[in-house]
Amino acid sequence: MRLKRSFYTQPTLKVAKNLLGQIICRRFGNGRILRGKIVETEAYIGPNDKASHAIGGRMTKRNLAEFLIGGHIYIYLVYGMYWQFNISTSKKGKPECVLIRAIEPIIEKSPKSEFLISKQIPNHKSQIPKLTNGPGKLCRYLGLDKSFYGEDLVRSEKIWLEKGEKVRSKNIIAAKRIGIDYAGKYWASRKWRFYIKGNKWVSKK
DNA sequence: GTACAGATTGAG
DNA sequence: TCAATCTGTACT
Repeated sequence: MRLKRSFYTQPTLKVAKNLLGQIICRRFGNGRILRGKIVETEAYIGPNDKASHAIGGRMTKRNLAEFLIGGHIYIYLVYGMYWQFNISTSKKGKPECVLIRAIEPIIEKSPKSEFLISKQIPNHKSQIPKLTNGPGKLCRYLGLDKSFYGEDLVRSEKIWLEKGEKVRSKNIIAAKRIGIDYAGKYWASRKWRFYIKGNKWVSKK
């Protein structure tokens, strides 16, 4: 069952935690679908959050999607080569979002599925455990780029989220966000990164 | 117009 | 520990 708008418009920290265990579904042009369970997220809550691209209410062509009502895709390039897949949260006009940092691939047993994955990524068999354990890597795996900017997860035919397993709160770890030390001690120390305890697809630090 | 640094990754 | 790689953003 596809997640509805009401899921994404909840408070951002709640969405970041509730996204754990949900299933990202990506339909490619040939009809094949890749799925992955979300195992790691990070919340960015502008305009106060100094780590947010919307710090101080800054609105640019690049971060506009952060301001959309919950459920839209905010995707951007970092370090000149890696896409970062974010989902807008909260109400329209509030620059809040959740970065998807890692997913656990769901591999169908059928030969056809295996063929698709191997077409996307050569030698997938040995690489699968390490293919999606990071925000840049999961975008490469799911074939996500600028063309998905602003896409609505509630309506899109190419990408959406489905209800997955419920993750018990005792199995959710809260930790500091990664790669944002420039935001200063206060914001860098907020424990706004969440991951499923013990899951081996969580990004390594 | 030009400089610069980044919500990462993988090699050495 | 460090380079790759490039665009959005800020500043001249």
